[in-house]
Amino acid sequence: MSESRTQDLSDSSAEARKPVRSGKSSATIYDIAKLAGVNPSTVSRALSKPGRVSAKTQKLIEDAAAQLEYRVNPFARALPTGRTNTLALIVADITNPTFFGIIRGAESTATARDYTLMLAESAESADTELTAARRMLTTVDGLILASPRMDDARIRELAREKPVVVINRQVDGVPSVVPDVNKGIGEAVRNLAANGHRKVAYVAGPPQSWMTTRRWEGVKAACEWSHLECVQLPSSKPTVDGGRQVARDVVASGATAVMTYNDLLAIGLMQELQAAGVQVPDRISIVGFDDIFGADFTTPALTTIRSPMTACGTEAAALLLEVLHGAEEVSPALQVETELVLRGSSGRLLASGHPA
Amino acid sequence: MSESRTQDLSDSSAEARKPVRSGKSSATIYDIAKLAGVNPSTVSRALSKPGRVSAKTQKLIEDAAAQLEYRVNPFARALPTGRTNTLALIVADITNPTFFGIIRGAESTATARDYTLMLAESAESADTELTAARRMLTTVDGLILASPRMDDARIRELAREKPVVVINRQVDGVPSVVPDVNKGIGEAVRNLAANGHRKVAYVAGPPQSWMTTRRWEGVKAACEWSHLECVQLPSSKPTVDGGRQVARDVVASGATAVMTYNDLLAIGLMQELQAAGVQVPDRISIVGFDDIFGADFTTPALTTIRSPMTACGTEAAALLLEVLHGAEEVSPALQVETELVLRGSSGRLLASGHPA
DNA sequence: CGACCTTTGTCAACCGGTTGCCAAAAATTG
DNA sequence: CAATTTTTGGCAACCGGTTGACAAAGGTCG
Repeated sequence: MSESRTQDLSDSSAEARKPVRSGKSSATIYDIAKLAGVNPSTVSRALSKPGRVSAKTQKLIEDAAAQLEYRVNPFARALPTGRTNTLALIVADITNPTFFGIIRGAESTATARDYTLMLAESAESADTELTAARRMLTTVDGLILASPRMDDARIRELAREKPVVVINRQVDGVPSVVPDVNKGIGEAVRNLAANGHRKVAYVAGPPQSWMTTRRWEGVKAACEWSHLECVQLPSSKPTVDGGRQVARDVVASGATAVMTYNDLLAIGLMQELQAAGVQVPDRISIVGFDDIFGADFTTPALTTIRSPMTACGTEAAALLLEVLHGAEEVSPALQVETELVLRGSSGRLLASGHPA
Repeated sequence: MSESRTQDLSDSSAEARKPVRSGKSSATIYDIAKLAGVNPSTVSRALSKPGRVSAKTQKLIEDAAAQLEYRVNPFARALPTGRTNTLALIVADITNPTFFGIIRGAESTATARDYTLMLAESAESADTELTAARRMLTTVDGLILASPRMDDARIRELAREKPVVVINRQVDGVPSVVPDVNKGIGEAVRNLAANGHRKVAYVAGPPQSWMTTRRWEGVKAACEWSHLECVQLPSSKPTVDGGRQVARDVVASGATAVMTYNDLLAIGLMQELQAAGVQVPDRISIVGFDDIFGADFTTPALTTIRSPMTACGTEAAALLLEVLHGAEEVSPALQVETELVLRGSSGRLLASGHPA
């Protein structure tokens, strides 16, 4: 039942191709060494360092490894080297569709590069986030933080221990991937202006969100450019429910077009307006942010400024891998483009909106 | 901010609270041993095996550990023991909202029990799924497969190496968590019957899906019980688009109520019917499955049979942990209840539906 | 007070790779 | 063909915990 030196047995019978070992524990480089008749360290070199071993020895070892169905023990490798071929991704809320794309993008890039992704969520809590980050940091090669809730100082602290990339945020000295909101916002505001709107309301996200500020500033700038009036309205929480609650304020503001911090707010707002008999888009146009899953389920379908979340995930993982593979200088803040996705919730103003 | 013996030190100077070590690498049990004046193996016992060490030594060691901000090196621990405190979860499609709940449930249970969750997706491919499973299996203590696409034999093969739990599937000899569809289906069909419907169409999912068969059988049985006619219609794919495509067949079938394999199909179907001028629910009632995120964004909101996906994830993780912690006998197939969520897409039949 | 049983702590081997150092072997060169 | 350089492979230490075997110390009892 034991390994070694089956090589020169002609593999006549069917079980000759079965791995020689029978126990459930997997083969080690020592088994390979015995089978191939070389030293374990030679096996180690053949399998990790390329070109450090003669071609025929290499072949001998690879064949033996294949025969034994050898798979490297990640822990044994990680112990001396510290390398784990694992990345961590922490998101604020697993059920928030904004993050789905990020998760998928990061996962696919990681897998493609033979890394494994570990996922954790912070449940929107800065403390939980930090705890999770600390815990995972001991196990992974690098960390991706998507829309982190903790403060800059802590992020930098983590970044001193292992490479960190942040998404939807900028932190000095930490590489990041952020959507460049201006293009999408510009398109949206120009479209609103062209459709006769003169006043735009921006429904803000959580005050501590870095992104809501960027978006508001983008909206403000684009409105100035197009000579539109604009006003910011706070929201209780960035969810469908929060969107419902802000509907009264929106109507009271006299704006005929609304842009919201995210699509969830937009959807809730639309539901509430429709329930109150306010036609969308005839009386009020609505533009969301992100183009989340389900944004086109509504009637009318939601016009929104799409952030390429999958690309964010992909780029963040790629950036992290670059750093891990020794790139000294990486672009500190990678921008990805946003674009307007025009659907039914925005359009020409019919009933003249602000006669007062 | 820091733990350990800062209590009786007046925390005068700022660096008094800093850990004693200066380098970036973290403390080991040897550092603790030196600081506490005991042998490293004593430290190991104090920190893992309870009651194996005298109370005062225990305290000494714990204080030293806290002072050094010691955190165990998972690799060093995993190497001799094989335990990693890590679970793997493989889902068919990260962007399919059906899995969000599962992911969140599993993640929260794992974290609560001090395990970490590793996530991978199979992109709906049985091969990718198997590859991912094999790769992760070397690294984790156990594996959760959500709606696996590979065949029973391979699942059993994996289960021989490490504990496995499947969700939305039953495999002989492998513990599983499956929604019991009958309750929800029964509620739905009774409701349809009470609203005057006489013929129900079931839009099926992918033929290889274990679940679509269960649901069809449930629908068939419930319809028989309520003396309703029922018919099964195939779909091209279980997505919004697939739902649109099946709309013609639905109308042609003469059914006045439709139940679909999942909510995506239901949403697509509703969009297409409305586009064709067929009133929902006045002419055709629609009932989906799962109650995914966004099911209530549509107009009318979608009536659906909710599967408690979060509970599935929670239960699966808990089951797996039970097995890992030595429970010999675990219930082979855990059932979770489903329930009807009544919204606007189903209701009383107005125009008499099948006069032909 | 000595025999015997616990409790507590120490020693050393081990998990499975990696890697610096060195010697043997092979290839190159004069 | 010997001398020198370059390859190649072997030895052994190391990563940081865990654990069985055992000794020392402490406690109980006749």
